Amino acid sequence: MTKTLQKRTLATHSKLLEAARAVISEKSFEALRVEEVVLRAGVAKGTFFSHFTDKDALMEQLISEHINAYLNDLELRKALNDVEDFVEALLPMINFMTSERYIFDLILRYSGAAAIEKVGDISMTFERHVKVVSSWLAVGPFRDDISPKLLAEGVQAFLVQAMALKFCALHNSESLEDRLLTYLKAWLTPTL
Amino acid sequence: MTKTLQKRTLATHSKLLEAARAVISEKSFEALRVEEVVLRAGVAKGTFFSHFTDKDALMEQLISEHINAYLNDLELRKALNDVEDFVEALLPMINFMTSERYIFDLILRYSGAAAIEKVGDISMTFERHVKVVSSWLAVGPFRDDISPKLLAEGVQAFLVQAMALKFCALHNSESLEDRLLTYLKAWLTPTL
Amino acid sequence: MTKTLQKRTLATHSKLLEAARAVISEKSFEALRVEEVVLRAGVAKGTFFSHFTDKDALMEQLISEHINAYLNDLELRKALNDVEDFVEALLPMINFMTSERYIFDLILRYSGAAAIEKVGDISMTFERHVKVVSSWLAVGPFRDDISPKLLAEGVQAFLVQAMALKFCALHNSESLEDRLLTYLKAWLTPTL
Amino acid sequence: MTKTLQKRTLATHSKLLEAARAVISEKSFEALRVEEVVLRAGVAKGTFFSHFTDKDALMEQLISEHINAYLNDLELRKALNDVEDFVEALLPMINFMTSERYIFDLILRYSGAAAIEKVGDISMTFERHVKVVSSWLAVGPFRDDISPKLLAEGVQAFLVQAMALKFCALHNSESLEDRLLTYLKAWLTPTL
DNA sequence: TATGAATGAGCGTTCATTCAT
DNA sequence: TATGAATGAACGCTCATTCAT
Repeated sequence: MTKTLQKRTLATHSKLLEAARAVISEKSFEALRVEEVVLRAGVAKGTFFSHFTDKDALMEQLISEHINAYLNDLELRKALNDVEDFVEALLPMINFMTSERYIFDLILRYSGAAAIEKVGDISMTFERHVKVVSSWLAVGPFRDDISPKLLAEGVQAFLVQAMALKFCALHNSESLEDRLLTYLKAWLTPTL
Repeated sequence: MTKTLQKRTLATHSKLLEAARAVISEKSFEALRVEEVVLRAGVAKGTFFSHFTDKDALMEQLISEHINAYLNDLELRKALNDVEDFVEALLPMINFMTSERYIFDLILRYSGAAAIEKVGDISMTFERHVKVVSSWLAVGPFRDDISPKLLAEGVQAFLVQAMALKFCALHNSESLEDRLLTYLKAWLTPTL
Repeated sequence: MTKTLQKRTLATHSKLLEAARAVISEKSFEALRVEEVVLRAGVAKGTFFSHFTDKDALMEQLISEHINAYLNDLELRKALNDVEDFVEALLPMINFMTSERYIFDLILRYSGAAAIEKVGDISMTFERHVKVVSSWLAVGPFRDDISPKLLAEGVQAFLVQAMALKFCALHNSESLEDRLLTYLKAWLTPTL
Repeated sequence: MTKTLQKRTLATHSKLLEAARAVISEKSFEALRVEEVVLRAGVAKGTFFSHFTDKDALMEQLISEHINAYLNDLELRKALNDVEDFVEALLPMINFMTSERYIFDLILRYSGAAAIEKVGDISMTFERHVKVVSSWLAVGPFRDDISPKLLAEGVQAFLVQAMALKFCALHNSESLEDRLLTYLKAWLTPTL
């Protein structure tokens, strides 16, 4: 009985997510409208809001999904031997994160800057990202005077910086990739 | 004639700014509503928009004012000899920037992530900040294998990271100050 | 300038009222939807809510209009000489008031039972009704041991009672008209 | 078997009523939500609706309970000799009925104005009220040119009128009690 | 420049009621 | 009877921005 109900709930939840994914793949994250999602899911609007606190909650989940998929890939990687590989490995995820201004803004908001009350999904992908990168940094030919975790937090800082500058008129001469390369070399390579 | 008109325009502009500052000091940046600003300034809604492109332009100006005041102080500083001094010097500005979630979000958006079309005031404070910090880094006992400018950009990246984590439930064990200290030591000190 | 603006405001207001009246005459009071009103008026939804506090406010105004029209007619009447004429005179208004359950409920709610904070339009029609009826009662062959105003308030009480019973399953044997006749004879005729 | 089931059913019914009474005494009639009632009763939402046709049915029952208690008291009363006693006797019930706008509205709706399809509990208390009052009027020093029943219906009309005016901003100068006194004197006393 | 009514598009809400299990 | 997820149909709101005067 409880099982049956859970099944129904799960099914509805999936329908909503599927519908949302469809809208996004056809249009964009920014273009997603709750109205359209429920319409496609064949579900009442009220139902949407009993499954997600608000539209942002759905967005967080969908964006996390993407990021987590990238993280899954990254976890499977062998240790990376130089910064070039590093950047090349991170690039797909970075490209997703900066593919839409809307996405980047939302990530920024919910990564660090949001979750005071409640740790959200995006927040957790940042944790996970630090872990993955840490594991690489622990074994590679990188700086070892500080902990891999601290090193990974720095990578994150530079990543955000590089992504942010992508959206900035003052810094369009250099590509995101090049900038990141410069940053990470300076951060990860032992000074001498 | 023209003078009189200019005088009136300037007066209106001031009234609007004063009104905005009043609202902010009584409530907060986030709580500012154009409605209330024009009400207090005693002008019509439309007038606001002939003085400021949009609400964000006002916000940028008000926030930049604050930041520039901090930068003025920083520019007067003698060169800083260690990271502790560094952090201590930056702290007032950081505290302002993280005093409201809304402020930090807006800074983030307009620092890097926004100004595709137009370089705004906040963007420029970031430029200025890099310059000031660069000047310190050029003479202090800091890492010198990379340019002071790059070093300063890194400082900025870590600053943002530290501020972002202040707003994150997962990272409340360490203070912003301590975290920043750790970051900057790792970033600015020669590895060996 | 102010005049021009007032004119525009008034025009919009009229458009909204016209649209509402159209909907009502095609459908019913109950079937009126704000959405449809603004659509027909060619006006934004926000505009509706800057002209009327809420849907009920519009309803009150429209219902009052009707009632006031009936009251205008009643004011023109010569003094009424007997209770039969009385009831016959009041009947059109009564029929309107009980033509829709929705209308009667709204009248009830906003006549007496509502307007604690703010005296609404319907409330005022009740006042006016007392005045009109008073003027009749002052000169007709009616009970004169109490003030015409008190007498009129009683008429109102019996009117409401009769209307309410129209909607009641327990009292459908007698017509509204007959019941009212009985009530008013008992109330207005000197006992002897 | 059947007995056990009945016992359970009765128990659930009681739990629901108890829960509802608790909510009302803590908050108000208006604030009662089916959600909260079932939560407190520890049953599912659907269960509520297998015990009560709808929310109003519960409300009617709870309100009738109160009114019937007052009527029980009134029935025990000796005949009343003057209007003052009359009003004084009715006052407790009136106070309950006007203790909440919501209660008065609901009573109004279900007394007369509602029960087209089905004669409800509140409707029946009005019947009962007429009977009780009739019995007083039959023997007291009151007008006797019309039937006690008609007289009692008039009392009811004035009662409602007086209660309605209690909620009206235009008529706050006079107390409900005084107004009722005036009405009933005029209605119940022989003109001469 | 100044005015202020109008815009607008979507979000979140409401909560009694239903219905398949 | 009992369950509780789903329904549903508007409403009201938000508030920065526009535009005709």
